[in-house]
Amino acid sequence: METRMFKAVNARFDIQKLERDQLNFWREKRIFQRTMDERAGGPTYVFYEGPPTANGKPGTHHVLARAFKDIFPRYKVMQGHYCLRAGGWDTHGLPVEIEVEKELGIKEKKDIEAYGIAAFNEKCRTSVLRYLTEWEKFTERIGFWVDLDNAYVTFENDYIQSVWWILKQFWEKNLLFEGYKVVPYCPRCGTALSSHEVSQGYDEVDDPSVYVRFPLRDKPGVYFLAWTTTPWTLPGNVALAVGKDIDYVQVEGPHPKGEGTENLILAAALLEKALVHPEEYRVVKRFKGSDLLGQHYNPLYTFLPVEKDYAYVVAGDFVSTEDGTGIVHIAPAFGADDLAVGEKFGLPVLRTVSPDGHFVDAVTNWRGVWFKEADPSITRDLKERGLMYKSGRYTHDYPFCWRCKNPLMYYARDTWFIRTTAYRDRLVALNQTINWVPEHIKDGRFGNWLDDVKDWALGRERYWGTPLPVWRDDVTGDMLCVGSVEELSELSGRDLSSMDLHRPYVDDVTFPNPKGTGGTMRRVPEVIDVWFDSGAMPIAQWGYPRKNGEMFKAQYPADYICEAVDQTRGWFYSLHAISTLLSDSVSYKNVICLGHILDEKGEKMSKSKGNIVDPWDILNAQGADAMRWYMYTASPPGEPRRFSQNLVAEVVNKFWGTLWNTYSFFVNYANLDKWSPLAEQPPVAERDELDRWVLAELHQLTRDVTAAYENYDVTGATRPIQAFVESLSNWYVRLSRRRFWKSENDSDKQGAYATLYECLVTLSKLIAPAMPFLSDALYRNLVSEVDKNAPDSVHLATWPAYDPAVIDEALINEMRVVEKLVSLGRAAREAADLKVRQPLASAQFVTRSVAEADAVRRMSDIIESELNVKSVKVLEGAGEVVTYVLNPLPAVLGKKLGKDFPAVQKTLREGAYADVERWAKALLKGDVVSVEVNGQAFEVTSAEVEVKQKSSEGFAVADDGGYLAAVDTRLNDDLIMEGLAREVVRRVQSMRKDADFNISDQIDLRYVASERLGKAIKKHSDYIKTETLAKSMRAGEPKEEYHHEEFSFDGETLTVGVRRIE
RNA sequence: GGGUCUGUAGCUCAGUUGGUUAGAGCACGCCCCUGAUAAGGGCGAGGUCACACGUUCGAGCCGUGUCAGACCCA
Repeated sequence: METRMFKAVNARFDIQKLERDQLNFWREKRIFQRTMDERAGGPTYVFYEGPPTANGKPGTHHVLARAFKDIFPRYKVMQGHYCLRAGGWDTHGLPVEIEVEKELGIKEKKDIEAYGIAAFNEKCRTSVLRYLTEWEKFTERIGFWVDLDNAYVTFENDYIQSVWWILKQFWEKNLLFEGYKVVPYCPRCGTALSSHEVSQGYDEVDDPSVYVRFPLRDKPGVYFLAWTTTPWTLPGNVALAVGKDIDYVQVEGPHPKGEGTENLILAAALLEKALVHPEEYRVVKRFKGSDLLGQHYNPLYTFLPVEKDYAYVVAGDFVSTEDGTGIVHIAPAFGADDLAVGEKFGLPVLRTVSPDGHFVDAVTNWRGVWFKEADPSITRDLKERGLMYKSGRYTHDYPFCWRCKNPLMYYARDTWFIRTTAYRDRLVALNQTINWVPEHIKDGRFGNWLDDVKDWALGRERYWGTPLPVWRDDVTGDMLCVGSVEELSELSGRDLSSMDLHRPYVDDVTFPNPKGTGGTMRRVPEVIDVWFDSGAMPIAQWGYPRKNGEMFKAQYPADYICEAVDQTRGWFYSLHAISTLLSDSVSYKNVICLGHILDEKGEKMSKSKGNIVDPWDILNAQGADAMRWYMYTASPPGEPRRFSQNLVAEVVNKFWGTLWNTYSFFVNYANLDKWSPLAEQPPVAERDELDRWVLAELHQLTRDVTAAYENYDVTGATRPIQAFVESLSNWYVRLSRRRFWKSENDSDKQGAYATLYECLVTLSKLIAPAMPFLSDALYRNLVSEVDKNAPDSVHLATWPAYDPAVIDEALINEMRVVEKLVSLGRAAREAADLKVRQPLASAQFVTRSVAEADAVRRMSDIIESELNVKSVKVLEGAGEVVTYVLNPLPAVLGKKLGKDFPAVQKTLREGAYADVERWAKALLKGDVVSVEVNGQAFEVTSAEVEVKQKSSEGFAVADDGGYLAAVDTRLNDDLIMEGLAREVVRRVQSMRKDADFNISDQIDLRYVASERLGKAIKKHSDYIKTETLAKSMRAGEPKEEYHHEEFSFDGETLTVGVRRIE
């Protein structure tokens, strides 16, 4: 029976099977659970999961986010940290309500009330977890380790009570207040939006652009000209605002009806822009804005009764001459500036549009019309009445409801706020202590946001959300805030511990004012902004302070969070704001802010464009590891990234497959040789130079990757691994193949096995956080399988340490030179049309330094075998060299000489050849030379000038960047014979392969060859037999049972038959 | 209109404190190699480093402005 250390590995890989097996293994062995259990005593690493809403299917952008979320906890666990990864679900809010509305086929709030709040909210509760199973499957499949069994759910009573508790803290600090403000308001949803919600929904829109005449009351034929993009607000107009210090003019021009003239008043600076034919107008008066104040005009519309004085000119410091006319129409119900001005001057607030977005009945012309749809009709009406000066279209960004996509109104409402502005300085200061990736977010997008922070509009006049726990006396207006169910039970005198803390049930809890005076306390109708739920998650996920006091303290603040850039003003902000206001602490110390995923053409993925990439298509083909790896390596995390299945397929070819092949190569040969990692291995210092080189690279890689992880630099932690695997496979393994293949079991072979083994095991650990599947498959077979004391999984293993003593940088650089020279040598062969199978007598090289020359001599065996040449020489003696070329190095000499450099450079490069040769020889000896340019002498050392040498005639040459390779193109009989022998070997090898022989099978070989080829075979018979594992090799027709084939090449013919020896 | 970021080969991306003739991978064409190979090697084609001006002996890199794109704000 064959004994072997490692499970056999097929060079053909099956990614799907591998990943399925891993998932089963993790499940059966409870590996995820054990990453926590086995690190219980370690330092705590805290990760917060930004909860998704499970009422839609997960998409590609969720792979991106979850891949980035997963990588650091895995890394930290390997570093010995204890890391809980509590999952969570965000379950409240408008998006959920809108889904349910669609399902029920209803559109407006009154429909919901008719349907019944209790039933509606019950629908929401079930709808929000509709895709839970889908999410769980998805999360597991991509290898994101997060505890979904104990996930927090924001609609649960424990969670809501924690949120109440936080709000009560704010209440007590007087941070919660009710205000009458113009707020961004969605009339379809019937609720105000917070500024960070508004910022989700800007979109470019083509709006009307109208210039309207406002006739002066006392001066017929004279008009104020005002501009607006929202004609629907005109019926609510109560004033016009001007800038006090802005220059205005009254111009006279042709009357629109063609007879006589009319006069228009507008800002002087905007004459050209605003007037239709500016040349037809002449200025008849000039005044400052302050001169216009108080002048009355005739209101455009008088649908609503007004008792106060209105329709006159007021001053506003927000008026500019950027666009429009310098005269701003004021409708206090529909603008923040407008309301401020209105309050200042005691102007009426004309609510021409009701909260549901339709014109009120009193506006008879447009009663019941949706506000936005009234624009054309109002425009037409003004035209007919001769009040429209001109109208057109204007393209600008306008906010839309981030969920229902309807245009927002700015609308004056009573609503609840959190006084975040009171903590602006702390918000800003604490932000400075957060490590943002990419860094510019800190002082850029996020920092700017905090500098300009607004009070947080908290109230939502909706149904499915955390109820705002404020009760108000229906007589006196007294208010109190409730922080828990116990408190509410006590106040109401009822045991409410089993009550659902949603509407309508909480609304039904009323009680007499505990002060003993006044009337009944009733809850205010609002629920709260769902972003507050998510920002409360560090506290509420534990049900703190009613529960889990220790847990909360240990898990706060987070070491790491990660979401897409759209959360800057969403979750990143809500976490930061709540944490700052509540405990003057950051909520997270490190944060990665991801860019968006784009399609192959660089366009945003969206359902309407139909360019969505379904993550399952990729997971079912290239697998989770390749998809993850692409996300990590493709571009820096903050950048938007283009994505397509082809790009992931490339990862399989370039990286996954290469690593797998190296691994399968190792396992196959190690098993043949019965090599064991448990035996004593030759010391590194005594191993082959190639081994020492690749280990130097490996330890350097370990150092760099570790440093990158510590800096939250994901590309830095992954891209270098890809480069290393390429070198390992295409340089180390290729050059070392013979060492594994040879029959002697000497210390050189042991060293090779030990080296490649260390590389693979270390790699399995270095890629473990990024590619959890492949890494574990490698580790389990290479380590767990063999060493019963080793961890069961790479994810329970410890992160590799590196040994600085092994990182021989000189050797690393020298090997780079050798690779370069080999590449040039191949180019030289190519130029002379000499295929690599044909041995050549010699290759000669020019290097850039003495140390490099030494390295070439030392590693000549590598070069000889790679280039198939008999000897390697470094050119330096004068006899071998025909010409010299000097190449001054700007980085060195340029810095030294400054502005004299170009002249000296020219002299060295293009001076008289006799001089150049003299200088070159001196420099090669290490002497300093003096160069005279324009009567001035400059000293130049060998470090500052590169000496290039051109080799002798008769050689094929290739050079680049100061390096040169020349191969001897002269062939003799011996070389030709040997070349033919190699041709034979190659053909026999491919026949073995075609015949499906095993690598170690021995064969009988029969052949018939043309004369010269026959001689070559005889001469090199030992070589051929060794290479092809031929026990016997005889001339003669192969018999029937032989696999046989006929060839002709290089003017020779050959028939070969091979037979396996059983 | 303002802010942040980005602009390098057909595509995805590197490009150090400013320093030689700007690189890699993919894709493409030709050729080669191959008993680890879903690989590898060589050659070729492909660049106005978005554009302009400036600083400098020298700019893909620094400065100013412009253009384009993404995201955000108003």
